[in-house]
Amino acid sequence: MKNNSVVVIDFETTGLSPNLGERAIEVGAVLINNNQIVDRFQRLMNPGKKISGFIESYTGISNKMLSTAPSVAEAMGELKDFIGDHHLVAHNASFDSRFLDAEFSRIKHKRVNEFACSLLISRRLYPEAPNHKLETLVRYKNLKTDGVHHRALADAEMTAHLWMRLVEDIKNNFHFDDITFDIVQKFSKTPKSKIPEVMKKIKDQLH
DNA sequence: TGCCAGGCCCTCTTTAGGGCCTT
Repeated sequence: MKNNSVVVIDFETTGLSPNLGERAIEVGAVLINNNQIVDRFQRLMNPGKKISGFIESYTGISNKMLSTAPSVAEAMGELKDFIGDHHLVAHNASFDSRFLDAEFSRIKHKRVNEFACSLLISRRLYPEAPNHKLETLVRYKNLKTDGVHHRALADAEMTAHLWMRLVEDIKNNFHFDDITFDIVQKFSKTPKSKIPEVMKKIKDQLH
C-alpha cells in the first residue's frame, strides 16, 4: 500500500454520545507503517465525573484508576501530537470521530485528518461473517490478539490487524498491484451493488 | 416535564421503520 502510514484509534468513554455530555476516559492508538505496527500510544484520562458501574465492568477501568489519571485536555494534547497529519482508522469510525472531535474542540483544536471505517469495509468485504463486531471479526479472520477486549490500546491493535487484512483482501480480490488509503476509503463508501463497477473504474484510471 | 446518539443499511422503502455497531 502506497502512502500507507495510518493511525488506528480507539476510545473508551463514559457513554455513547458526546452531545449528551459523555466524555473520553481512555484512548489507544497505533501507527502502522509498511504493514507493521511501529508505534503505540495509550492514555487514561480523568473525565471529571464518576463513571457508571456498567462502564467500569464493560471496560475494566475503575473510578479509582481515573481519579489519578491526567486531565482529558492533557491527554488529548499528547494524542494530537501522536496523530500528526496521518490518516485515521477506527472500527465504527463515526463513534470515535465524534469523541475525537468533541474532545479536540475542548482544547481548541480542529481535526483535519481523514477517517476510514473498518466496520463499513468489513460489511462490504465479509458479508458472510457471523456479525461485524470487532471481536467477532478478529476471531473470524484469526487475527492477532492478546485476548483483552474493551480496552483502548488492545482494541486499537486488533483494529490495526483487521485493517491490514482488509487492505490485503481488497487488493487481492480486485487485483490491484497496489492500493492507497483513498481507494480503501472510496470502497468503504460505495454501495455494495456498485462496488465492482466503481473498483473497475478506479483501476482503469490508474493506467 | 419529558425527551434523549447517530450513521449506515436493508426492506414488507423514499409520505418509514428497525437492526447493527460503537461505550
